[in-house]
Amino acid sequence: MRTRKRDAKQTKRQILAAAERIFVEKGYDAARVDAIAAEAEVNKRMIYVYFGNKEQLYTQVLEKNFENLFALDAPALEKSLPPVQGAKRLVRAHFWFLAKNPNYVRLLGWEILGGGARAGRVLLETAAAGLEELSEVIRRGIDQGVFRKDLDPRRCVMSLVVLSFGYFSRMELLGVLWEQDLRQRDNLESLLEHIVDFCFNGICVAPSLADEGGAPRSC
Amino acid sequence: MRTRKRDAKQTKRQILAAAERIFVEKGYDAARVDAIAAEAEVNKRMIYVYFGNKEQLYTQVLEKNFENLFALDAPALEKSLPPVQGAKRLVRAHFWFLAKNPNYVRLLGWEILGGGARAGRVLLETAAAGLEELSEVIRRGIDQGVFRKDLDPRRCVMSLVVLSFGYFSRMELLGVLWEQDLRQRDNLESLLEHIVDFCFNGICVAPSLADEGGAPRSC
Amino acid sequence: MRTRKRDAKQTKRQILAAAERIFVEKGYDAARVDAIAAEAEVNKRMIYVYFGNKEQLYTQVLEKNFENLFALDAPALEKSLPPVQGAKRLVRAHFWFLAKNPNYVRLLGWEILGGGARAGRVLLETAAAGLEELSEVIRRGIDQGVFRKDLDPRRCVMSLVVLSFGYFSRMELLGVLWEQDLRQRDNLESLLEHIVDFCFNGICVAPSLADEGGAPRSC
Amino acid sequence: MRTRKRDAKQTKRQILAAAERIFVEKGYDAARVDAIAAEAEVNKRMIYVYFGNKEQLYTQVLEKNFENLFALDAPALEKSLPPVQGAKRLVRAHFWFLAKNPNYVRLLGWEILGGGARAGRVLLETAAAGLEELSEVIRRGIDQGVFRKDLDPRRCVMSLVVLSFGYFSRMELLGVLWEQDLRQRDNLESLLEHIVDFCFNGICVAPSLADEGGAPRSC
DNA sequence: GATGAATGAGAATTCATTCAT
DNA sequence: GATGAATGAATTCTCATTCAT
Repeated sequence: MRTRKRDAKQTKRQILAAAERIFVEKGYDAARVDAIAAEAEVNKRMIYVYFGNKEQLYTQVLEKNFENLFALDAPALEKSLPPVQGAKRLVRAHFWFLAKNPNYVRLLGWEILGGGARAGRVLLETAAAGLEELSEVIRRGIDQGVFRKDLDPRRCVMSLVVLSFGYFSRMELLGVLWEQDLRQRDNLESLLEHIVDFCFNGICVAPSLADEGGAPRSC
Repeated sequence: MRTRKRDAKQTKRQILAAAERIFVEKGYDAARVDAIAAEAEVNKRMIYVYFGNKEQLYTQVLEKNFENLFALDAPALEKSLPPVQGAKRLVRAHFWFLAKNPNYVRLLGWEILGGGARAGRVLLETAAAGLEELSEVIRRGIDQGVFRKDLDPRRCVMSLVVLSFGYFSRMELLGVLWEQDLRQRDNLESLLEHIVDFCFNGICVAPSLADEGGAPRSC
Repeated sequence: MRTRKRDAKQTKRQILAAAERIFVEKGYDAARVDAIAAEAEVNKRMIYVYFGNKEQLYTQVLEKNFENLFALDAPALEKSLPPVQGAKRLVRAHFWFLAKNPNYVRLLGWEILGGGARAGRVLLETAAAGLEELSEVIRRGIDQGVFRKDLDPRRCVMSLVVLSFGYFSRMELLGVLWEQDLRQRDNLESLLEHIVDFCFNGICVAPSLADEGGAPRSC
Repeated sequence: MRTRKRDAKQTKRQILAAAERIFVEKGYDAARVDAIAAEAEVNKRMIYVYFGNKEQLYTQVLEKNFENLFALDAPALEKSLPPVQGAKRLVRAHFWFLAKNPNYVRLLGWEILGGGARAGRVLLETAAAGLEELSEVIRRGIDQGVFRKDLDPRRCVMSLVVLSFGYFSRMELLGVLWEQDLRQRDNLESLLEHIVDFCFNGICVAPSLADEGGAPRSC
């Protein structure tokens, strides 16, 4: 117990993990440095040694959680896939990322409200970069005629992202409202299908309709 | 400035307004009672006279802003309208409500993150009640065969709500990202059309398709 | 309701009565001017109009309650009575005074602890004056040989006073401890007899007792 | 001043000592946390670190001072002693305890007035426990015929206690009134003898005195 | 006379941060 | 590297008192 202390990396990791839990839970303002130190079972002073101050610690938590997004999103896309499948895959990847990273969801939530004051440009980058690929796929789909021509890819991407995010940021609340544990695998899968369905059956050009020039599609 | 003093109602209103501004801007934890008093140009003591304490003041701000929602939503629906138009009208009403009540958007944002700790059941009621009508319309649409049979009305409603909300809660961020003022009338209208389109072309059964049993619609 | 207001005397009396209740209950420091105004059902401002400030109001309460002591004690003594009966009568009068003036008991209690800071010399005067007569009787009794020669009248008087007072200042506590309502007439009478007995059988020179003839009296 | 710093125990002790002085002097309500911190020459924050809040600090002061009573009283009694000596010894022990613990006297005074709100049942326990032994001795004395048969031991004990206490709680006042320093050894001893005399010559059955044979003893 | 509104000084409590060991 | 102790600036809340009507 005293041997394993004096381990800088370990200590630092503990602090970061504790800080993540607390910041995620309470947000920056309500988070207490004392609480983090206690949670990390580490002397408060160490926080200042390793991270400078509360804000920098928070920033590091933010960075760590936002990095994950880039990491995960990237490999999800294979350019060879047809746009529809590609886009769906990306939406699904995003959905599961949110499912597995509730901390990211909450941190992003706090940052959005805080106007990105602390995340700063990282937030924008996240917003932009993370969506670039999806955006690209949509564009390809439009070009290939599988997505409607009048779609604005940026908005389209945003809608896709916002939809999943909206569910995850309200998950606990919805759980109470709907009296079910939305985090259960089945429920998540079912929800994902709803989302995909909801999105894509609006994005896709209804195949046959086009030909016939039948009743105006916009119901 | 000296004319309107010694006016309890006025003072109370000033405090409430100032509190709304500050709480909306910073959230409960970062808001300072001193800041509210200064913003209201009122002696700090008055806040405690009229509202008891910080938390009760916050609750009142919350209530005031949440009431608006109920008020607005109600008249938007006419049962006589066909489900599609009815639903669209409700989505549009909701959209414009959010557009005109940015404070509501932010307060709800804070509350969602705070787990509704302070809004308490008002939050759930808001969530539930506000959506009841929309829910009802969707159900009617399903019954009448204009909306897909496999839709879960609750999720459907949630998706519709979450989508608009997602845009408004990120509006400033998106403004920076897309380098445009999204609050401009044109942009809002255009965005609304995107949203309606996005939603409904997934909800509606593509009319002709159904008949012919053409290629599966889910692209 | 509006006619009977504007009655200066009435208002003043109400304030004084309310103040007495509150000061008695909480003591000077814990008493709140607001509480007094509320209790008196009078505008707070009136307190300042009629009494100047909190301290002066307190002083008036004090004076009112201390005056009673003088008033009551005086007629209790008839010089013609033999010392023993005279002293007993005074002790009894004092006892019943305390029984009927619990406010006096508490106010004096607060003042004793406060070092008489607020009561000032009134306290000393009360202490002195109130006891002068009793003191005198004791002295007469000593001279006449019915009280022990070695008694210090001042101490003697003090002991007599302190004893009764001690009971009344602990009455509620004792009520709990002994599981009975000490303020009930029977209990008070019985207690008074105990006190008189306790005191006087020590004060009086035991004239005879000869009956048994035994060990020296000072047990 | 700089040598003894960074010493938790020392700091805690300083705070407790300062708090005792202030609370004893002013009572709970008039005591200021700031004043305690200043008196202790300690940062105010430390009070909250070590004691939680003002009330808990007060409680600790109370407990510390009430414990002393138990500690002291216990060894004072030897069962082998004849009741009279035993009782006198206890009265004397109690007297000297009060003499040496003026803080206890004042704290108890505040608590009595406060209805034991803060001391809670400790107060009753103090009242009860501290007196149990004395009570027992009195009972033995009654059985053995050295104390009057009609004595109520509980009242008797209370009278004995109240008498000493009454003097010590008024000591400063009496000092002024009698123009002497009652805390001087001689004066205390003389006072104690008065008290013992006062009490016991009422408690003891006057065994002899017969010599003279005179008027009935109950003067 | 009476009232409700307003005030500023101060009270308890909390926080992020730094020192001494 | 690590720790417990310490700090001063805020922060929420309270109180006696005064002003304007």
